[in-house]
Amino acid sequence: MKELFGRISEEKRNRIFEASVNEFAHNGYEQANINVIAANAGVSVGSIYKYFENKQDLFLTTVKHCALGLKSILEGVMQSAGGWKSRVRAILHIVQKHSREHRVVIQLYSEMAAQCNASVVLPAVEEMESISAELYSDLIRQAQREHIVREDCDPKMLAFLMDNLFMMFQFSYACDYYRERFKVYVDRDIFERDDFVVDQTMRFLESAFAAAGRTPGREP
Amino acid sequence: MKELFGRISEEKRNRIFEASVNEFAHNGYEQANINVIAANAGVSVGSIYKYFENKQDLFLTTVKHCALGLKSILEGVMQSAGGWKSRVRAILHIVQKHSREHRVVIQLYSEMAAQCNASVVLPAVEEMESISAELYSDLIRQAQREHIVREDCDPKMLAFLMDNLFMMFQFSYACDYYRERFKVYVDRDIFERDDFVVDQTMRFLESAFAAAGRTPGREP
DNA sequence: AAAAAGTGAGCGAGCGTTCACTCAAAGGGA
DNA sequence: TCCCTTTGAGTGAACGCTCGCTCACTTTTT
Repeated sequence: MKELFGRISEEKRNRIFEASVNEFAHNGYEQANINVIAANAGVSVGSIYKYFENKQDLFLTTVKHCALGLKSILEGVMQSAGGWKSRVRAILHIVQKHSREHRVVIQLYSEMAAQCNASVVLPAVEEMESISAELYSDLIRQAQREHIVREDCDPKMLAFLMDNLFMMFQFSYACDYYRERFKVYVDRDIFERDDFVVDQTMRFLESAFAAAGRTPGREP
Repeated sequence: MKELFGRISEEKRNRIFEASVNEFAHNGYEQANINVIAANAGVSVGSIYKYFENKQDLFLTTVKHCALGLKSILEGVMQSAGGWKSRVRAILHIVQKHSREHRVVIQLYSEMAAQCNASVVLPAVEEMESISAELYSDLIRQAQREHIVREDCDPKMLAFLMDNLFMMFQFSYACDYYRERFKVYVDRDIFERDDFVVDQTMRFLESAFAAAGRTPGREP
């Protein structure tokens, strides 16, 4: 991203981001067309190349921009009141809603994660994942100190396993392949049973995290 | 897939599959080059088009061929002796080993699942996923009847959640983005600690599945 | 009037697909 | 047995199209 892009009007920046998210999410990295992005954003191709070094630069800048949005939502939840259970439940509900309303953004992530050309994405992994990795690990470590989450598991592994479920949750609501898979696995009407899904997932997570000797279901 | 492809020598078929898996996994669907596949398989492009309708046909045929390999491994585990815990543990170990040794095959799956062009992959979802969906659901339903797995959760949802973890497990060992993410989340040396990973995941799953009133860790 | 920002036709490389052709094997007539 | 014909698998140069990116030019700003 060249510094000129930081100086143009916010409205134009948003137009470019919107067109870029749509094109990359709908067509994938390779198939996305810069000329189309420029046209839909109402700027010329030349301008795009005044703002970004190349296609990859535009792609990564777009993905990171979207990640910021999710990050702020997540931080909101983490600062809310309640124990880990109510926070995790809140995350599930938010992810469900967000993934449905912003399918293209999630498709963009899935596209990036699947991208086989390592050089395109590896520079961005740390930047993208370390935020939630920290947040989740801290949440779990704190609950462990309060003896309300099992202490015989590595908090970072627990955070990893939990985020694995969150990621698949996102994809299962936003991406065509995973949506179909969700239907095949559970029920053709699963997308009309949001509360059921959150409920079952919470039961699963509560037991998985439960400190020995505590009945899952109550929260101190 | 045209019927001529079923008539050529098995050796040539395998050469084509191998070249195809490599090319699609390393470059992604759009970026994969049919001419390169033909060259690496030691046949002419023209022949490829005598065997397959088009690029998409070659891709789907290749993916399905690979899925058969995994399917037979899975069925082997399911018929082995032992309760659900030892079976699930066996699956984890196998997935770990298989994903490491056949990275390109897993990359191929990830590529397919991320494929935004729905028409390319949707026809294949049911065929690919219903096998493991059945197997896992049955495994869990049976354990529920024996009262060794919680009965307050829908077996299909449990199967779905478990397979979500398995899928992320695969990607975390085979795909560049997810490998890096694994390191960021847990530990830079995580790929030298295979037993630790299986162990922690098993603890997580044991508790998540545990029937109320039973201590996780023992198996009847 | 100089510098900065914006433009878009066009270049060139890449690739899916085709098709006119080759050639080895099978069939059959003498 | 030999030769001629037919068949269809195999070939790869070439076509047609797409798209990332450039650059000579225009417009706007300072």
